[in-house]
Amino acid sequence: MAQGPTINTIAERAGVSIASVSRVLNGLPTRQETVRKVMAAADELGYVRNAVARSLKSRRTHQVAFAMADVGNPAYLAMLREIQPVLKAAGYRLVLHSTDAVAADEIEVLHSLGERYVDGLIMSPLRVTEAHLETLSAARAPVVIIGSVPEGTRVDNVRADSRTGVKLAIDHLYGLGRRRIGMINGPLDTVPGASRGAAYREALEELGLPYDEDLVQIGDFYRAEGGRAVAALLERVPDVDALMCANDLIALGALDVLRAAGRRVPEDVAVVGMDDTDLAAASWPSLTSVSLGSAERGKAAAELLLDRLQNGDREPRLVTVPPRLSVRASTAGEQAARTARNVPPGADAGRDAAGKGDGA
Amino acid sequence: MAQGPTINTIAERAGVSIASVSRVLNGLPTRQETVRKVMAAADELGYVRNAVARSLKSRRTHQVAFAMADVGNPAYLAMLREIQPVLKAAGYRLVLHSTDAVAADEIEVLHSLGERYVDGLIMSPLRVTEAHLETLSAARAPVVIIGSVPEGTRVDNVRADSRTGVKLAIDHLYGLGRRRIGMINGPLDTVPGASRGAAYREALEELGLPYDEDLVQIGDFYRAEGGRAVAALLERVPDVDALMCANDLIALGALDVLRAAGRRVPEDVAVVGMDDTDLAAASWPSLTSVSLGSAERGKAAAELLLDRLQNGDREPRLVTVPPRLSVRASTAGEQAARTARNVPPGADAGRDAAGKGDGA
DNA sequence: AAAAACTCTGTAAACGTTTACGGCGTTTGG
DNA sequence: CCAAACGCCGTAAACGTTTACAGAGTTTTT
Repeated sequence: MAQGPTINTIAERAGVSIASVSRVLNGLPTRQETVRKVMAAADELGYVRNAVARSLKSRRTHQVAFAMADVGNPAYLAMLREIQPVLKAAGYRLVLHSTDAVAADEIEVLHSLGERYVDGLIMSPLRVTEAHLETLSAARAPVVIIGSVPEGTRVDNVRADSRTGVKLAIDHLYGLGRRRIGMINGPLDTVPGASRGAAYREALEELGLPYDEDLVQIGDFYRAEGGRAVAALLERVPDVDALMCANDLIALGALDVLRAAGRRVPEDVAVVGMDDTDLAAASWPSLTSVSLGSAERGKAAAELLLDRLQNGDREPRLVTVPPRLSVRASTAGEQAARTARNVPPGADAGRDAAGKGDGA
Repeated sequence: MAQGPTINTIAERAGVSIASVSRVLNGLPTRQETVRKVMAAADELGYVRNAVARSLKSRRTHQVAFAMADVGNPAYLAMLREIQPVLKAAGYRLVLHSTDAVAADEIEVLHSLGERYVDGLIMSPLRVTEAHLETLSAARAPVVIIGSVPEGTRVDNVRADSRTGVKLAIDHLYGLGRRRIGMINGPLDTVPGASRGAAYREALEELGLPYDEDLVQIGDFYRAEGGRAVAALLERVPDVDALMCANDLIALGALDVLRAAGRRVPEDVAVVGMDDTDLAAASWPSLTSVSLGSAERGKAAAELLLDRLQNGDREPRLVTVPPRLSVRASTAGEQAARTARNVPPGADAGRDAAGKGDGA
């Protein structure tokens, strides 16, 4: 592979020094004649700046890393989708790390900041351990954490508010007249499982509804098990009239099982999901879902990082993104949902260019 | 920010030369005593290799770029999901480019290979223009193209086979006794639109069915417009008994409209989508869909690139990924679909850790 | 015992930029 | 007409590595 031209090649051909070439290429004040010669030579040679050499000297890579648990996870994708354009607009490239939700991998990513291949990092750790905090405090580049971090940790931080999110949903159901509101949750030893469970209890209490253990069923965060959990709950509490599901997949499982059991949604049982993924709009009936603002969190994180990159020593900031309730047919009925959103029938689609890019 | 330690710092502390330090760090043969001293110094200082300086010297960045049209597109995501682990296992980082399906951006990415910030590129262009080919032939790093490329282009290439994919679907519908099979397509001036339209026609001909223009309706690739197209088709050809949709979103729109029109799916009208996205499994009835193997294409592309990086001058290769039909309820009925997949009710969920990573 | 071979290490150059510094030639001011 | 000021430009050092080469010291061979 032919060695590409360098500023040396250009300098030779233009009959000037490499310093002049560099100055011209960087737009520093230079005599017109010199500019012309250098530009001509550069054009003829098809010169492109070597980013690596540039980074070595300038100590800036113009790259930022984003470490997510799982590339397939819609919540992280929503973040990615917002992070990408923000960084791109600011002239940064995006390096993607998938940590498979393994703490050791996350710590390895933090540690690898020492290699200085990126200027900063946005990370959304599954859960923050002592080891995370230690490595974090020694990190050799600015980091923004998406997710909760112990009080007093000196790091830029973006959080969701799932507590308020759950409350929004419960209040919504209450407002629709539901009084026997069940909860289908994931394992309580996960961060979201624990906080969503607690939030459910609190929301009921604030409304003056009794907390009834029979109304809570634990499974995992997937569709099949979610369905089974709902089946178990229906058996135990036949008069349940609403289901708060800890994520959208569980809610889809709920729809499966309710349909099989001959219960109408939302007339007999209203269903609410969480995360407001694409799936919520695709299902039938479409799913009311609590959005925890993944997209907004991604955007906020990117902006925090950019700000920090320009202004290294300001105080760490905390941004909390408010949740939002996307009301759809599974609680409000098709008619009501449509009115709320003010869209014509069938216009619920998100964007999708699927199939555009395939090789036919 | 404190300047991190370099091999110079280590050399000083260990009382050896930087060459020795480098040798030790790279595992080149060295006296035990020296190894010990260097390792000790490196540990004490918390030394981490500077990837940029390393790249400059070695002319290898251990980074690979993936350029996709749109981060939000499930088809590209499926690719990304497979590409990531393959590269990671081989010790490469992934740089993500989103080109917004703008040809100029794609060309810019190709051009920027000259900056040498990556060792290679996987690109899935919306459509390959003359300008693409020109820039491609002058690219300063190996490229793998996902998608079709003119005969004779010297580049590693991975393709889907949407022709066979459409045929699979049409044959399936024919096998179910359907004879009035409509097609809802996107614009014919897009690559997938054109090829899927042609494939539909051919598949009918091979089965001895007449090609009836009335059975074809063009819209775009989104849900709302897809629904409208279906409505128009129903009006014109009330006795249509199956719909071949050019992607899953169109198919979702079809389900919306058929439901509103009181037609049962699949009893009255069978529906097939394309791309086999997550949405297909989430909808109700779940959607039979043609998978064009996005995941497999991504994997193949990553492997081709890695191979090329190790073996620069072999002949370009072409890999064609066969399509697959995922039969679900929208053609076969719930019962049949379940039998075909041999899964219990409600176990249709894909993976999803949504909600795991959020800050609660 | 001298030469040859071998092992280990240090010096220095190179990768492709950016940039501080000083020199030279021209303009300006007194 | 000389000095000061200024505008351009070239030389060289630096960023943090890797690595060719040669020198020093040790071991083997003849």
